[in-house]
This record gives sequence, C-alpha cells and structure tokens, in this order.
Amino acid sequence: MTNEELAKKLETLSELLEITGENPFKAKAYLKAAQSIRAIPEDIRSLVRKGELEALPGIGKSISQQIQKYVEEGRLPLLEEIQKKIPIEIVELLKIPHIGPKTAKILFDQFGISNISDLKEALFTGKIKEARGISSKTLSKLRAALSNKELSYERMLLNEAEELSYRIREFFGKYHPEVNLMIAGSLRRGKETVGDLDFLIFGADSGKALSHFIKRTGNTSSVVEGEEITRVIDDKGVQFDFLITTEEKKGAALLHLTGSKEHNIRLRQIAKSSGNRLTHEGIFLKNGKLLTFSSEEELYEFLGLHYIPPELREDWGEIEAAKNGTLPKLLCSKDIKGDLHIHSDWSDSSASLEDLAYIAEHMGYEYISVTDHAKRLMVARGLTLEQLKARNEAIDEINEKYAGKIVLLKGIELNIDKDGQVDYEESVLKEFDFCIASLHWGLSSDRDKITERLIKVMQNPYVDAIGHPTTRLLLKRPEADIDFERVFEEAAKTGTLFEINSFPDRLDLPPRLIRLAKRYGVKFIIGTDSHSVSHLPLIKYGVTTARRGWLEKSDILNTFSLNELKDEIKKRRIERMKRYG
DNA sequence: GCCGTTTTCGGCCCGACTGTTTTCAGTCG
Repeated sequence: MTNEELAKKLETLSELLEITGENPFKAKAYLKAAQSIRAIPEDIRSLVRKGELEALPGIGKSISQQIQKYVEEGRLPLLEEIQKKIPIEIVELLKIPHIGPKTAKILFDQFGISNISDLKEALFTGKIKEARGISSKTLSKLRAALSNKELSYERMLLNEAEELSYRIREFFGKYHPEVNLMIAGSLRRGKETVGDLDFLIFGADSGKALSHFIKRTGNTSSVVEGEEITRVIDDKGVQFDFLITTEEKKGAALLHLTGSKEHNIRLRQIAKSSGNRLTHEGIFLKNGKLLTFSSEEELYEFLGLHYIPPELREDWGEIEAAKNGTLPKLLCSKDIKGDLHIHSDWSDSSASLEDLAYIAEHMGYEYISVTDHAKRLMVARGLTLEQLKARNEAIDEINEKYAGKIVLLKGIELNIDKDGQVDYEESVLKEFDFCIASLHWGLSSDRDKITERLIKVMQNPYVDAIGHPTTRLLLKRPEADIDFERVFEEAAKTGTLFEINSFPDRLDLPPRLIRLAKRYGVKFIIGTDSHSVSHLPLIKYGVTTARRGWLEKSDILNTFSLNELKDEIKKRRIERMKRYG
C-alpha cells in the first residue's frame, strides 16, 4: 500500500460523490485530501502511527478516520457504502471528453451504463438514440471521442513536449512573425510529463494566425474557436490550448495559464481576502475597476508576495515562503560545472572519450565523470578488469591531450546486487575518482529488502552516489517500493550523494523525494546518464527537476569546482571508512 | 468535509465555451 494508491482511492471516492450528487464541497474535500497525500514524501502509514494525519491540509476528523481504517484494514468505509448504490467502475466514464459527473449519472440511470465498453456498445449499436439531458450532438461527439480514445489520453515526456512546442513556435515565427507566443502550462513549470501544450498569444492578427494553425493541423472535428480561447487536437491526439491576450494583460494571463490550478486557487483566495478578484485579465478591485499587469512579477508584488518561479507553483508551501521571504534561491543551469554520469563506447554508449571531451569542453564544463557500466551488467557491456585498466589509460591520454580544457574523471556505474554488494573489490574501487551505484535488478522485490540493499551499499566507503534511486521509468514503470525515510536518514550519516538523473524518461529523484532528502541533510549530484554525445544537453531537465525540488546551488556537488569536488568526495570516503571500513 | 490573526457557521477560485433547459447547467482548464 502506497500513498499513491490511497490518493487514487480518495480521488475515486471524490468522483463517486460528485456522480451521486452529494454536496459538491464534500467531493472537493476528498479531492483535496488526495492531493495532500500525493504531495507528501512520508509514508502515510507512519503518519497514522504517529497520529499526525490531521496536521495535513484538507484532512480533518472524518477523512482521517477513513484513512485510518484503510491503513489498518485495507478498506474505506465510505467507498463501500457508495458501492452499494453505484458501481465504482463508473469513474472510467469521466475520462472521456464531454462526460462529467452529471452525464455519467444520466448514462447509468437511463441505460445502466457503468463502463467504457458498455458505452461503446450502446453508442455504436444505436442502443442510445436519444436521452433526456444528452443531445444528439453530444452523442456524436462521444462517438468521435471513443473511436480514437487511446490517442487522446497519453501524456508526453518533458523533452517531447518541449520539442513539440519549438515546432509550434517555428510555425508562428515563420508565417506570423507579428504575433507573440509564450509557453505556459505544465511545460513551463517543468513537470515530468505533460498532458497538453498551453500557449499565450497576443499581437495583431492573433485570431487569423490561429485559424491558419487550425487549418494546418488538419483535424477540425474537435476544434474550439472562441473569442479568447482556441483549442485544437492534432492527428496524434495532442491538445493545444491558446489563450488570446494583450500586451497589457499578459502578466495575469501567463500566471493563469501556467498554473498549477492549486497554485492559482491560492492566489485567488489571497486576492479575495482583501476584497479583490483575480482573473486571467488581472485584478478587479471592489469598485469593479480592472488593474492590468504586463508581468507576473508585478502581479505577485500586488498580492504581497515575492516572485515565485514556475517550477515551484504547485501549492507545496511556496506561497507561504513567498509571503515570508523564505523562497529558495534556485539552482541555475550555468551553475553546473560538470556532468557526473556519462557512459562511453567502452561500455554501451556510442560516444568515444574524445567525443565526450570535445562536447563537454564546448558546453563550458570544467570536468565530466565517465561512469561506464561495471562488469555484472552484461547487457550493457559492463567492463571486465582488463577493459577497465585499458579504459583508464585511455582516459589518461585524453586528459593529457585536453589539459587545461577539460578533465575526465575515472568513474563507474556499479550494480547493487541482492545483498547490497557491488561488482568489484575495494582494491579496484579505490582507483575510481567517482562511483555511482544503481539498482538494475530485483526492482519489484519487497520494501524491506530493497531498502536494506540500499542501506548496505551506502556503507561501502567507495560508493559516492546512488544513481536513479527510485528506478522509475516515466509512463512505463513505477517507482520501486523503498522506505526513503530510512534510506535518507542513513545517507545523511554515510554522506552518500543522491543523483538527480536528467534522462527525460527517468527524472529520478522525483521532486517530492528531493525535498525529503534535503530535510535529512542529504546532498545531490545531477547526471545525464548519457549514452550518446547528443544526450549531454539533457542536463537541463535534471536542473529543472532539482529546481522543482527547491534545491539551491550549494545542495548540488557538481556546482563545485574540480578541486572542491575531489576534496568533498575524499572527505566523505574517509568518513565512511572510519565508520564502516 | 474542511476551515478560521475579522469567522466554530457559512463560506468554499474563476471564467470561457457549448448546447439548449429563453436565463442557465455542464464541462473544462
């Protein structure tokens, strides 16, 4: 049982309450509770044990009791009660565009439809010809939505979303240079995965440019074209939202379209508490007069807040921090002095050492760490002792050739075996400048077992960092079940660094765990896990993820100069040797 | 159901767009 599982259950409960027509604010309360649980890094079971559930925002007496039952007996009493009235699976229907709680209720009441396959059958066999409360127009929209359903739900990885947004930019830049386009939404916040692309658009003939864009995407069946909002879904199912605004109003519009929704709600509450109304146009004062803002900075200032960078806008405490002036001074890309997780063609990358040196120098780095796979990872051509020796000599040669330009550190990516041991003896390990240890097998074994493996490996004096710690693959494989409270508590003692892996399908650690680790005093590195020279620029996604985890320059060891970095690694190894060696 | 530095009761973010229920409800972000 994980926080995520409980959050999903509470969300389902919230949706069922909406469908059954309960007090909508009660339904919202369950949704808020779900969000609260998803945002915290601590295991919900330990909060229940400590009796601290009600300290979470949006969780009061009643929901706390439900959660307690769930943790102790694996059931939510309210869910069981509602289940008697309506099948739980009906929440599936809400995923379909144009079906909300009211329409779902109508479908169930009038036709007994409670899942997608029932609905499909009913729609396509003509079982539903007319319904009270659902027009024939809506029915044909539903048919359209269901016939290409699998296309419309997918989320994109951050890099895919960014590349797509550049193509949209190019289109407008080429054909409509007079309009201004600004990227907003979850892409601007740097969220790990992106559902749709949001753009602000302003300037002369924005409407005309958008009509052109709609024609170009070709798919006109699902277009929404209003005065202010244009929505298009392309033939791959990707949704583009455009908000038309003006130069004077673009600050409020950008804030609105960037979100997150939860962040916006908090800001509107703040405006409201002083009698004003915050909308996408600006601030409506008590007397009805509209104040406009051409930048977000001015708007935050009006609300009495320091400027909040988009990456922090999740209502995870940033508003309180902006009020008190305690926002972090976030890390920047230019702070990074080197990439500490790179593979070469000595193992399974396509990049030669010389390629890497050349690119790294041109990226302005001071050093990189070549962390080829260690011998037990056969599929990735892990290095034998002989190969290792030869590779290290090759690194020495490159370092001589590039002296004064870039330094290649002799690194390795070790495999953590089932007992928390790694691939080589200490006599071999001590030759490396930098060792990352990663989990590559046994990812689905039970919580205690994986946790123990990590704790054991962190006690190895030469294991400097843990690579892609949760082992998640975004949109593919969930996080391994690991007790990170125990792991980070131990890491604070062992001085083990935690990687923020920049590869777009990993972005691992996730931000909520970064924040937990930081609370324990853990330090971090950012690595790309590059397997080709083209991967080195992916570091920016690692930086974004670190920013979403509220990290500052001093939290990340690869913002240090080479000498500082070496000293720090040495210091930490000596400390571990004293304790565990 | 939750919440409170004006409140333990009476609120709970805000608006665009659509379709149709000629004054508004439902969906969406």
